[in-house]
Amino acid sequence: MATASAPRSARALARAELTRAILESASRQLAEIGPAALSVRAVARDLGMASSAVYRYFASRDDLLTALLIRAYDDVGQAVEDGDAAVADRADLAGRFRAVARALRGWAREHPHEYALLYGSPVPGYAAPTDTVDSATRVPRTLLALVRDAQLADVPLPVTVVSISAEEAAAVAPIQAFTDPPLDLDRTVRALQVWATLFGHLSLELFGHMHNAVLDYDAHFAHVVDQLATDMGLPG
Amino acid sequence: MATASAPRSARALARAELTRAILESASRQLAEIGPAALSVRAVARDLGMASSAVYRYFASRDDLLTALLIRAYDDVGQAVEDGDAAVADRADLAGRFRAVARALRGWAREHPHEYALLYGSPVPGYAAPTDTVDSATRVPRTLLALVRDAQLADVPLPVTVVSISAEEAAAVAPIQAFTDPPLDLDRTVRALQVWATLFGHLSLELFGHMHNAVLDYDAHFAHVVDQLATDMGLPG
DNA sequence: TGTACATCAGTGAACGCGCGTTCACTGATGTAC
DNA sequence: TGTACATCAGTGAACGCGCGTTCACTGATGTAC
Repeated sequence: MATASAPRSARALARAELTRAILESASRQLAEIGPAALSVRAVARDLGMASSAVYRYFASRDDLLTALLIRAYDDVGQAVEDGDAAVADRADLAGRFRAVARALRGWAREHPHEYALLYGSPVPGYAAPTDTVDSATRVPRTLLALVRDAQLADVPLPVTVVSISAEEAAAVAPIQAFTDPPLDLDRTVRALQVWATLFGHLSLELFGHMHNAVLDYDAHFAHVVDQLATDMGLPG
Repeated sequence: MATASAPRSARALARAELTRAILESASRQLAEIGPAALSVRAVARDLGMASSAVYRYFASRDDLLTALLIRAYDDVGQAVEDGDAAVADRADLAGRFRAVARALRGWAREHPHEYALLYGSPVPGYAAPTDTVDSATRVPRTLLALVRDAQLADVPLPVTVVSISAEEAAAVAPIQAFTDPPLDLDRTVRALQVWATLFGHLSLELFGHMHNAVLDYDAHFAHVVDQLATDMGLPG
């Protein structure tokens, strides 16, 4: 019984396997030398094949980069989703937030070049096509789902929340509509700020800007995460 | 009357002028095509000279990059310091913070490639030497000076500040010692978080991660800055 | 003030490198009868 | 089940490109007497 996802011929099997092997090698190279230095020829060398053969599998270097991009987004997305799902007590929102943040940072530190590819400077001359968005939004979606759960549990936001202008309300409308049911304005805006803080911390840490300034990144990140949970009013 | 900084001979004048012209051209290329694509040959072409001539002024491509890095750090540092200084009422701490944040974002949006060079992915194979730190710390120093002024004015932090562990206290000790007088622990930690939020916002915005999610970056940034000022307890 | 030598800027050719991509080809696998 | 043709994977040579850096050189500027 053959399905679309289970190719039966030897040729199709070989193709699937080599596609996987190329991505695997490219991923390894990415992790070792970074996205800018990643080259079709190096991948081919690594696999012991002619560089021209790679073009049977990926039409261009950009196509290969796109596949890697999606792979990396899915990888970090999965890590973050798993981190959230591992918290048994779903009502422990602060615990879930901590797990999500820890998973994100754990992944980033294990895959610094992938992190740089996704969240660092854009690769020159490369524009990510729209088929990356599903994978790219997994992390923010996990965060937003958590905030939605806080809303459903009627967790109050701290009193230090500043009032929101009409312009700001209009600006974040797409994010509000991202969850079901839609998010409160206050929570939406706070979630965006938290999102910026998390990635800001990671970028500053991984790109070397905390060097000689913060001595213990683990301790500092843990503290920031606690503070963020408090800023969102999460109980736990 | 000749001084060290005012060379008198025609040769020395020409050298100073060409050094400046090379940096100028390199800076233009950086702004147009980004740091990865910046090349000694392109700079030489732009100035109509042989590529080998550039080596009379900069020993290598890395040396040129370092000079550009320092230039860019000084540029953004100056912009931020000027933003702060332009606020006449020095006791208007929220106003000063808003001015600093606005200056930072204004510079970043005007110089996206420079921003990417400084705060995006590290350039592969390049390690910034230690003579960049003076310039690199101008922005954080401006922020810390502001927080120190808040401390001197006895501005209270909001009650939502979470308690700080011994590990975290030890981790941020170098930052505390950065100002005179040294910063309170609470304020130091909050300042670091604010720092991460600002750069997180800028990186997410400039690197395209807010696309189709936040519709009005100006409005959203203005709100985040207001919220950060509140989180730091700044009056205004 | 004038001359002889030293210093230095700038040239142009060259080295060696790695890259993305194309193309005509060989040989193996798949398919229709 | 066997044969004839079509499809496709993989090869290796080649194209054209731009890069960083070196080197022997020419000619102009600076300096000591």
